[in-house]
Order: sequence, then structure tokens, then C-alpha cells
Amino acid sequence: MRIATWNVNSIRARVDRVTAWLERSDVDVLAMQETKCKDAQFPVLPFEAAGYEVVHHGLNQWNGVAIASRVGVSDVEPAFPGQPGWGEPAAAEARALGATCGGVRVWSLYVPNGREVADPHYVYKLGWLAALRDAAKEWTSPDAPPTLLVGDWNVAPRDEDVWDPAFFEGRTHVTAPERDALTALEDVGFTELTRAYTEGQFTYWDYTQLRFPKRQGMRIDLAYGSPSAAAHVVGAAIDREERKGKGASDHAPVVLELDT
DNA sequence: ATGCCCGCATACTGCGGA
Repeated sequence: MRIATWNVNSIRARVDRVTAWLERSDVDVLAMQETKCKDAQFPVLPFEAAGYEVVHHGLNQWNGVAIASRVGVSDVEPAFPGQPGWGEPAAAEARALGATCGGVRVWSLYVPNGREVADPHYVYKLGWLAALRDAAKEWTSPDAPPTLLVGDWNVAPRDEDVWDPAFFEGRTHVTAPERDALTALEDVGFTELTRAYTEGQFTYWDYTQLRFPKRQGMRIDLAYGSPSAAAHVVGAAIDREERKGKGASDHAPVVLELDT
């Protein structure tokens, strides 16, 4: 089975590119982030024409997460237990969608950006990741299905995951508390599954400043697996080709290969 | 080196993205 994650940065602007990629990539399950639309606006038909069912959670023009699957999709959850909201009073955001596809529990995740270290959004980001860790504790029990946490984490786990660590000093995505929040996922039994197969590669390049042709990117799209999921991973790849050309998302799709 | 930012919204400017 092949499972991919892709921050599509608006599904309505990119549906042709995404479904064309799906059809030629032999991917069974695609987790999408930043669909930027409400449920009723999601272009379901092109996915169905390609042989995929789609579940989507979108509340407005921001965020939005989806899962397309050609191996079934059931037990859909539009948030993880304890997922915080944003603002005062806290408002729900469409940043997590769980579904079981082909026997694997898949969570499509769009972690809050954090904006700046001094911004309340940064506090929200850290709280969001802590709540996810608490929920994930329950997903490593022996009776839980193999679980994958995939998406746009908005954290570069290591200095080598950004094109210039000096550029990011004092900015979000690279701070110790953000990185510690990912390590905490490993402490409850999850493993990052893509790095071992994609050393030295990035998943995101800013639209500005010729970042992509200059190869100035970041690794922020990651896949964490529970022990029973990690045991089935036999490969991973970042499809850098998809970042090229007119109409590309600023993120590339990341593909996981499982021996199931 | 696959190209000098993009998408959205009661829209001709501001916001969020990272």
C-alpha cells in the first residue's frame, strides 16, 4: 500500500494537478492539508472519476484537511480527542481528520503555523502539539490499529531540515520547544518514517525569492507511525517534480510505501 | 536552473502562509 501526504495549498486551485498526480503515482491513500474550502466546495467528482473516495473537513477559507482513498474510508473523525481551538473564545479549526483506510488509521494533520515566537499563535501551536501527543499515547496500545500521523507539521526537526539555520534564528519552525514537541511523540512510541529514505531532501519551498530553483527549502511535511505501522514501512519518497512549473503548491507530496 | 509569491474574500487591498 502507498500512502501520501500533501499540503495542496487550495484544492480548488489545484484539483487537476492533484488528481493527475494521483492517477500516475499508484497511491492508494492521499492525506491533504490546506484545502482552503468548506465541505460543500470540495471538488469531489474529479477524485471519484479517478477511483477515490474523499472525506473532507473544512469550515471556511483557512486550513481544511482531507483524505482520498481507493482502499476504503471509515470511522471518520473531524478532530482528535482534546484538540484545542484558536482564539478567545476558542474556535474550532479544521486541522485534523482521521479515517481508517485499508486497515490503517490515518490522520491528516495541519499543525498551526505559530507565526512568530512572540505571537499567541505560537503558544497555540505548542498546546496543539502537546494535545496531539496526549491523544497519540492511546494509539500505540496493542489493540489499536496501525496508526500514521501525516501532514504539514510546520516544524523542521533538525538544523539540516532548513536551507540556512542562521536565516531561521529567532523564528518559528526551528525553536527548541517546537522540536521538543515532536520528540515527545517519539517518547510515546511514534517514529518518523520518511527521513531514513529521503536524507538531505526538503518538502517545502517558499514561493518568493526563487527559493525552489535555488534549492532553499525546508523539511516540514513528515510522517509518524505507531510501532505496528512503522514495522510495515519499506520506503518513502518526496516527489520534488511536483513543485515545478505553473500552478504548483509550495509543498511537494511525500509518499510512504508499506508492505501491506 | 524548470523560473523572480500565491490564494482567498462581500475583493481593486489585506491577511495568512513559513
